[in-house]
Amino acid sequence: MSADPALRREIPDATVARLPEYLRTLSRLAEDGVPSVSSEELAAAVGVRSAQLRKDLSHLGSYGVRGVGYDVETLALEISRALGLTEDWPVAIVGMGNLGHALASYSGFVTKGFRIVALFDDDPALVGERVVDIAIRPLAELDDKHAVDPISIGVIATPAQAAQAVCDRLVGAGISSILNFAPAVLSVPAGVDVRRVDLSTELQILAFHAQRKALAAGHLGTAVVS
Amino acid sequence: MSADPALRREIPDATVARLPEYLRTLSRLAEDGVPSVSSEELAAAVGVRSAQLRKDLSHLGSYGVRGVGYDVETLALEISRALGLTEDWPVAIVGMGNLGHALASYSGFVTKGFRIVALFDDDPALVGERVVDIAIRPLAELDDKHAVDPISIGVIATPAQAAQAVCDRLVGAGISSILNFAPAVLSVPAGVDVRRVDLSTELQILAFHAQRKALAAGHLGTAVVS
DNA sequence: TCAACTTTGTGCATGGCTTCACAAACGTCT
DNA sequence: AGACGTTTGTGAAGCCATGCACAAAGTTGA
Ligand SMILES: NC(=O)c1ccc[n+]([C@@H]2O[C@H](COP(=O)([O-])OP(=O)(O)OC[C@H]3O[C@@H](n4cnc5c(N)ncnc54)[C@H](O)[C@@H]3O)[C@@H](O)[C@H]2O)c1
Ligand SMILES: NC(=O)c1ccc[n+]([C@@H]2O[C@H](COP(=O)([O-])OP(=O)(O)OC[C@H]3O[C@@H](n4cnc5c(N)ncnc54)[C@H](O)[C@@H]3O)[C@@H](O)[C@H]2O)c1
Repeated sequence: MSADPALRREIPDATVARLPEYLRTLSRLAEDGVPSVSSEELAAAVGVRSAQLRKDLSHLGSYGVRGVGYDVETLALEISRALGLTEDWPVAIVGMGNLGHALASYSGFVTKGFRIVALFDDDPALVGERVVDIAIRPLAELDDKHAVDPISIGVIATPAQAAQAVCDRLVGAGISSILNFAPAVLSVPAGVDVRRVDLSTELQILAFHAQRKALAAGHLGTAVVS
Repeated sequence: MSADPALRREIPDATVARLPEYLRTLSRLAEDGVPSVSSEELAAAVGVRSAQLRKDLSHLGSYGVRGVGYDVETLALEISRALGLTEDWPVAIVGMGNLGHALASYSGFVTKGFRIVALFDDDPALVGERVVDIAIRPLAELDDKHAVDPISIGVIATPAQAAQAVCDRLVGAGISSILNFAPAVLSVPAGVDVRRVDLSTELQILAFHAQRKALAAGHLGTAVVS
């Protein structure tokens, strides 16, 4: 039986990483009432080459019309499906300090299939506080199957030293997708996905390039490499 | 004249992206009093292959000792130098909402050469408020050269719709390294580096893989495609 | 209906990154 | 001093991603 190519075929990681950007731009175009775009236009808006955009989209199936371009709504829907955003993804945040609070109250979170269903923190001073109508609970309640709704994605926003222990708990509760904001490398069993967002790393990469630019300017005078 | 290989040679982007992680792990080892590590040990701690670690480090120069390994302190220093962390990087944050506040009060920021020197927000209700001893100012003051210290790195934490205008202002003020938390693609002139941190993108990538796992388990039973 | 024009989808070449595998280099022990 | 075990640094190979270029496919207009 023929199923959705998006679900059967292998989509390269590099492509998957760009799909959210395509989707965001398409959503904006849809809001503006734009009915269709060419690969050239969409690529320019996203900041990639048109050939790359077409190759990326070809992994999802063949949704363009030659001589015309892509229907904005259709393409947005197909990317949403490929990413799994047509389903509902219940999210839990562990660690309700500065960052946890910002994440919990971030509205952009909810827009696309993601729904915060639980907030955890072990600090007694925080337990019971309500953020966006959800009460903060001690992490121990995660183990009590009757106390929490199903959770698909766990977000770790605790200090680094607590991250591995929190991660183990999440994995123990059957969560196999984790977004980690703590500067720590997490060990997880096979089958569990961890992605890390690290502010310091990003700053350090910027610093590296800034240093290069400064050295190039200083050593080479005005001329910079082509 | 012979200069530091780290500064003269071309270091691949993929390597640069991993150096901060190596550095963080080395710093932890140094704190624990570990004098030296082999590439095998360090790679295991970071979660990469030892061959990759060695190749990455080879781009900085030859700081290992065959039969022994790497001196932790020396290697940490060399990575710091390669990344430019021996210099001081003054940072400004624009947009002091939920995220901006979290970033400004984040202590891990300061640890490695980064120093927050200015906070901007156009909301009159926020202007004047002090966060970690720095007063929030209107963004217009960025143009007044006498009002602000030099800034190397600009962090954008405003809503997406304001991001491009804020970015233009930062670039206009001579800032050529920008960290963007808003879900928007920024246009900048050549020579300006922009890195984006996007929570939604990360969640969507996790959702994609979670969907794959669910489909593999549901549709194919136990057997998964080779 | 048919020709001219536009844009997609993709085979192929190119370049960069990762992994393997091993010689060279170093310390240690006898 | 010399043999032995360990670990680095790196050529070579394989792999993946990117970019080019064009045939195929569709639209538009006469
Ligand atoms: N604040 C930022 O801008 C920022 C930026 C990048 C990364 N981070 C990282 O995000 C993490 C959180 O940062 P923050 O500024 O919110 O820190 P924070 O100290 O304000 O908050 C951490 C919270 O985690 C809770 N916690 C600690 N151990 C716990 C456990 N075992 N179980 C449940 N809760 C636990 C604490 O009670 C606290 O409320 C840190 O790892 C930090 O390095 C923060
Ligand atoms: N809060 C989060 O957890 C989170 C996570 C990921 C991404 N983001 C993104 O980060 C950005 C900020 O998020 P937030 O939750 O802090 O939003 P927020 O609304 O709480 O804060 C935005 C701040 O920017 C200021 N601002 C708006 N326009 C400005 C301008 N032109 N010049 C200077 N200041 C201006 C506003 O006054 C406000 O204080 C948004 O783009 C959001 O999508 C937030």
